[in-house]
Amino acid sequence: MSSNELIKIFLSEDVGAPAYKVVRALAERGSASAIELSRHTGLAKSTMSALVAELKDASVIIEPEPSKDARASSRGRPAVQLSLNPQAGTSVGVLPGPDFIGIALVDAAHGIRDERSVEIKPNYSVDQGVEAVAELVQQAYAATGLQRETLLGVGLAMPGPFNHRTGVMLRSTLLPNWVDLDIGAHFAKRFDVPVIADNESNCAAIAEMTWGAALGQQDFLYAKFDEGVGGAVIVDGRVLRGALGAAGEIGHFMVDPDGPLCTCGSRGCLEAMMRWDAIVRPARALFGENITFPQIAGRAQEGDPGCVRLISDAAAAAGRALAGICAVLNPPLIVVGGRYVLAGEVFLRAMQESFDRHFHIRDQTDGGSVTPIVAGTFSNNRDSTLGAVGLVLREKPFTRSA
Amino acid sequence: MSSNELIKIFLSEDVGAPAYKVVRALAERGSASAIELSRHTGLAKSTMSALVAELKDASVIIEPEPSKDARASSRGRPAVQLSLNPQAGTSVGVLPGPDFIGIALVDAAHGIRDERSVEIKPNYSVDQGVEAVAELVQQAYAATGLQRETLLGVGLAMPGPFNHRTGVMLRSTLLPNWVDLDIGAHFAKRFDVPVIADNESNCAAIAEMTWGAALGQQDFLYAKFDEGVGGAVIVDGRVLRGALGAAGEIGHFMVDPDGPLCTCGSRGCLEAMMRWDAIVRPARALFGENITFPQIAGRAQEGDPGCVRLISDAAAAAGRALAGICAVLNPPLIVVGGRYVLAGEVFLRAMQESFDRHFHIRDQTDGGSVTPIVAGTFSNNRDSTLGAVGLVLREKPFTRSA
DNA sequence: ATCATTTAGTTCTAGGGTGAACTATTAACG
DNA sequence: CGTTAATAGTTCACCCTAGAACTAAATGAT
Repeated sequence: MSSNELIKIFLSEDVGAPAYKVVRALAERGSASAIELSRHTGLAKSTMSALVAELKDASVIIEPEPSKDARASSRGRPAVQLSLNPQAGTSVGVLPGPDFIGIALVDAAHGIRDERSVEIKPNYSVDQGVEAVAELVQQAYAATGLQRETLLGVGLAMPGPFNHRTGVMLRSTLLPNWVDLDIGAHFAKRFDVPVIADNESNCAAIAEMTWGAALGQQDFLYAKFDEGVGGAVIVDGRVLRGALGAAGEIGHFMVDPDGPLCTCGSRGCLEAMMRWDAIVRPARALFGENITFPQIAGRAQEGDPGCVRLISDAAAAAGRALAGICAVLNPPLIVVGGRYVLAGEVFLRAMQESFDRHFHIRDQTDGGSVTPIVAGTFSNNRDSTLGAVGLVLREKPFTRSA
Repeated sequence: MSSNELIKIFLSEDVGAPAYKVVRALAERGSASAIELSRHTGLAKSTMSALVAELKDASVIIEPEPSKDARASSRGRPAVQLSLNPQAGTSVGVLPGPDFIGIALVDAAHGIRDERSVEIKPNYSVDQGVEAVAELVQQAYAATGLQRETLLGVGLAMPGPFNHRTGVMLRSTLLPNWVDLDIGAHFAKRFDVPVIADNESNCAAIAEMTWGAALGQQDFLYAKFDEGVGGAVIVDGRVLRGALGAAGEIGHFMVDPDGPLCTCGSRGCLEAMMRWDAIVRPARALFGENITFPQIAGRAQEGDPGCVRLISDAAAAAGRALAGICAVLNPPLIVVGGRYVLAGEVFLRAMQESFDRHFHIRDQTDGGSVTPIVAGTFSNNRDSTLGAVGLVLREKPFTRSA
């Protein structure tokens, strides 16, 4: 019946078409006024006016309830917010974990509609993963009452080094059976929509940019300190991928030439100094064999001196690494995610102090730091699944499976 | 008489106009065919066809002699190369050195028409510098027979930390009297065209991208190892500036936390380990008080063991730093400039080896390195003046002095 | 209250850019 | 040496986009 103009435009190849630009701009932002859209797309507001009317008629965009939030920004006629029709477009984000699979279902207006996960036997194959995802997706649509036909694309957050351009995982301890395969092709067997994949850290950065602490930021450095260490570089609102898709891999940034050996074969990589194992091992000598990293982080926040020291030493290394990176990138903001953040200020403050000591620009105009470091808003796993959704909403797929 | 359409379009505010896009695209590239222009500007080739005809009539663009170079790229009708009319548009690049001022005069077709310099008393003021530049520019136009009225803009390569956005030098040992001033405004008193400034390293990268070793490269890391250490990050054909214009400052990348103290107040900065002084000082103990860095570099190339060691130790530090930077940026190419390159393979090979040992991605598809490091084509000073010209040809000025 | 000011959005027409179909010019292939 | 395929460039009618001038809706000052 309804031919769903939204999907048609969203998946169109005609990148230059005004409708495409507007739909994509709204998919990225969630909502925006006509005048903002006209500025961001470069189209005249007269064009926007006509186009918005047309897209409203076609149920591609809607005017969401103005809500009660303080719209009193400036004077003048208030702008009417627009968003894509959440009934007409939905996206799925997937995190294939080592022993679980998590997904998120988000509508085109950035409404997070469903998040669920299922356990799965380790060392599962790609096809087993695809089946599990298909099952979860069906459940999610059933639970929300959304139409499966409105699916715009599937995003994948890959837990390991992944080449976004070639679509191939380079290596992975978590998903050994997913290496060197065309993962998109496997998903295409079950999903007739574009499948877009990127590494977990890049996804996490996108999640923070779309819903979290980096909302509206066009340039920032994202750092994820979790079991491993990863990151992402956002330039001009886009994820920097690099020649081999390895941009943002701050885990293998060398902090100390004589530091511990890293899995990559170098010495003193940030990851070698910060990975959970490097923290948990010495902690066990003091607190027994069963202590876990989150517990250490928690005890650090409560003030336990040994745990504070372990966390703050790691934070010092992190701050030093970030200072080196910022000497080259000089971003206006650093967003930090991963479960190190569970240690709270113990971790963040030590990192900021170390950063400020090692960053070569110390002149600060006002009170604050030259490069503020803020904690991300998303917990682990959520950042990945939601970021994978963001992948669908932001990245143009190379090929289209009509 | 001739109203000079080229200048009118080049300096127009109407950034969306097709003619503007075409002129700017040609200014960047030097020459291009109609179909390339249509691809790069996003305009239809029908539009391009009409526009090119119109611009030819107005003497804005010309068809340069096909020259004899192998055009046999592929089959099909060969593309006709186009370039801006070199008679109608010229740019000047300026390097205000500590005790000299150098300029380059380049036409709109990327023809390097004149390069000259003059000595000047150290600690000169901005206004004294402006006068000297004005004199040099007049000489250059007189010598080439080009029209001074065709000047499209003046580019400045600032030897020191410079904020491209605010147009202010932060500090400088070479030009102490240029700090904290609106340098563009001083030049505007003598030149009624846009004045665009950036730091020397960024300019050098632009020179390599426009004429040199990075010709046609859209993404690369530029590193300059000279008296000091600087660099630039090129993403998608644009210079990354960063929040405070400090992006690319690889000199203050920390290599060794216990290394020598740096002028910036940190320890073990790459610059602290590589600046000429750090090389020349130990060399003097062996070779006498009068030895200079270029001599050391030369002796290293000739195989003198002591000089080889000094240079290759520095190269090892450089390779380590570049590996750390590339862990985050993962560029497909590194271009190296500055007078360390005078040591030739002694320097470059040691750097590449150190890089390969410390870079975490070692899988190499073919024989070559994952991240090739190549020497830039321009000698010192030339890279700056020519890059400053590139600034004029590539960057859109914020304000226009009609 | 009223009016000036500011910002958002609409209307309408002229003209400019586009796509489709065309011609032009080359290399590769038998 | 013609044919085929591939790429570059041209023509032209039509529709879409932009700009000017307008209305609409808010704030804040008098």
